[in-house]
Amino acid sequence: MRTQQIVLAAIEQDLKAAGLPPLGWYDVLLELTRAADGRLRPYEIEERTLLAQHNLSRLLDRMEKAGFVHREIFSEDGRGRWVVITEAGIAMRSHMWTVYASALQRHLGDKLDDTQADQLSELLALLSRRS
Amino acid sequence: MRTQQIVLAAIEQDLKAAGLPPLGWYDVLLELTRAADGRLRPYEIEERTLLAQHNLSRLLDRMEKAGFVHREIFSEDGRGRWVVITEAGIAMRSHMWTVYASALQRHLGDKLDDTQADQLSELLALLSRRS
DNA sequence: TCAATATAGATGTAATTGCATCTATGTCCA
DNA sequence: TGGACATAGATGCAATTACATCTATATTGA
Repeated sequence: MRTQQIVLAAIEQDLKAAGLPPLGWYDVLLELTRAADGRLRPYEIEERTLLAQHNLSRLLDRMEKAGFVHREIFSEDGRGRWVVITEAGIAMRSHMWTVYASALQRHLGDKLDDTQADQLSELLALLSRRS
Repeated sequence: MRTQQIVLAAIEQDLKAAGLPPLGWYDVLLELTRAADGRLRPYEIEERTLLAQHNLSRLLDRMEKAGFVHREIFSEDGRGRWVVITEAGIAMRSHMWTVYASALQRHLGDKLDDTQADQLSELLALLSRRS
């Protein structure tokens, strides 16, 4: 818990210092760029990012207001929405990645070699497996 | 980040299900019980828990209102305060520990053997070392 | 000594998160 | 069919957190 707090805070700090939005925005933008047509249903983003439904709904409000995504109706289910990444959103993800990648290098990559990183990854996978 | 989120959420959930306060309260109570005379200066708690100063100040407000700590003046430095744990605070920490310990067992202990736990601990120590 | 600066802690205000609930659809089965 | 229940997403409101700043006291150096 402590290590995560330290590392995450350091990474967020680097993003903030570069005048960029927090990591949650990156996570959403990344999932959208990965998706076919750059669009996902809110619940799909929710599953992939572990964001709570109401938090995602409001994060999407902010991101929409900032022009990085927009919502469209989903005609196959009247309850659904599409969340579509915009050109500005694509550009922002790419810009964030330059900063994020160097933060990852500094705060993770420089501290573990490849073997250690693999070990850590495997141990954490054991922990996240649902019991 | 993902694993931490999953495990922490599971532990917090167990505490909440038992009608207990969140982990941050435990951290503060634990530091106070460890300290001589059950008292620390706010900045000492801050260092030990990584809580931001303004967040700790307000957390202490809540804990004081709940009767688990109280603040006293620190006569050697007019700017300072003592934070002192109460009997109710001691009892609450102990009560939380019973739930917390079993949550740790369920969400961590059952998933790693001792060797793996040591490995994880060492890897995380590498990450939290300041570069 | 005193002005400049630093430190401890509190607090006003805004942003975010959590919780409960709401609306609108959709699905299922008697 | 239609009533019961489920699901997708939004939202009102309360609690928490973040940010900036404030007050009070200490320290330091000219």
